[in-house]
Amino acid sequence: MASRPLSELKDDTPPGAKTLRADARRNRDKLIEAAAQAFANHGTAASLEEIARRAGVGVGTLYRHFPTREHLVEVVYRHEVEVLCNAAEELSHEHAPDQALEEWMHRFVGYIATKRGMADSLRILLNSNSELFADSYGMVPIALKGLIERAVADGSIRADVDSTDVLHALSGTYSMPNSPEWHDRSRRLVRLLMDGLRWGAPKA
Amino acid sequence: MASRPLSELKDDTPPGAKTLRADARRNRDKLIEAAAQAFANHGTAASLEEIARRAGVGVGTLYRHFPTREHLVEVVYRHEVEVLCNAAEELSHEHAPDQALEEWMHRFVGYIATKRGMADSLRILLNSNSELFADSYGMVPIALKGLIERAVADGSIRADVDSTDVLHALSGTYSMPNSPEWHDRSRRLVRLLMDGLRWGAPKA
DNA sequence: AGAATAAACGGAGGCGCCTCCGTTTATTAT
DNA sequence: ATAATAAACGGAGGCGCCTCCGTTTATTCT
Repeated sequence: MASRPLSELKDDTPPGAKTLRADARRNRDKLIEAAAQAFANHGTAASLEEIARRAGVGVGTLYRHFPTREHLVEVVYRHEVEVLCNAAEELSHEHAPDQALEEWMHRFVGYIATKRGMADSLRILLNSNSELFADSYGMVPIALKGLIERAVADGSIRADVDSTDVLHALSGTYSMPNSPEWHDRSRRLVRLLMDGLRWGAPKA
Repeated sequence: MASRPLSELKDDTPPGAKTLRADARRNRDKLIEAAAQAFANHGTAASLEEIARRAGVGVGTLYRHFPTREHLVEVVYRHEVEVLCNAAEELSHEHAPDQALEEWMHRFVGYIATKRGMADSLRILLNSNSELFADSYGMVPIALKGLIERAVADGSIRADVDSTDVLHALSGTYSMPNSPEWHDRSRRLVRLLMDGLRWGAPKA
């Protein structure tokens, strides 16, 4: 898991939250990680007792941090968006611009996959918390924009696309049926898109 | 409860349902009645075990008849619409046409009141079962139409209104806030409407 | 009427939800 | 370093959900 770099890069505690005691913060993080896995595997109906168990804490602790299932879902959701967006910068350091972009797109569709199980809960959440969507989805195009600009500047992809074009192309994975081949199809979609982006680039 | 006349007037078993054994039918009816009360008092989150208890049957019986909470909600809902609509004919036999109409309108707003607690569940149901709304709400205007026509023919209300007008006028009770005075307000609304209907009628 | 049988009953049991509160532990003050 | 205290922990307990299956009962057949 690449979650340590995240907590170093950015303090997850927004204004308005007093600093938690060290053990509290530790347990909170463990809960979020366990919940992310559980939601990915079993949907948002996953057992909260099981999540607490896997995180190695009592249910009381879970409920103190997250009074309702929806709270937990929301925090996990926000957290994953952040991880995804922070990964953009990391990947830029570690890979060539076009490879960073491709890898990030692969992660993006993987992220979409986990969100499909959360669809119902998210829809309910979004009704009562309209800033959630704005906050989270605002970050995604920005992260993607950085990757694309670097790859364009580098000459490894064509210059006539922007982040919106690419997001639009990737968004097809939202509505793909949840079949066994889903994962393969998504990967092919990304490669296809990437080839299209490389076509006619200065470096090619 | 005026539910005996209903089961005599109309067999509640639509085509496609084999006749139930006598005890089964009895328990089913008891469950529906208990559920109607429970939903009215505690909303559709009412305990199903409690409903079974009040009906004097085991939970197993409840679940056999109604595999999910939503099934039970739907059946209760349909049943209450039927009771309401059948009451129109009964009232016509027992009262003068305008009094029958007034009494029916009072029952209608009372019925609306119980439905407000079911709002969430009903919205979910209506998404997956579009015929429910059509079936049920189709009956209401028909029942009302009969009452109005009789009162018009009798000369006790004016002739330039139809069932749609009246339903429209009553529908304001849907969106009234759930305050303590709700009931009083609703009764006044009905009387007001009734006075309007009598104004200029031949008999006045 | 009495036996055979198919249908219905109902509650125990396993699991999850959530709360409450006695115990443990990080932090602060001396 | 130690004591005091505020914060966090965690699991037992009470309740609800739902299933499974041994027992009861209405109905059918002779």
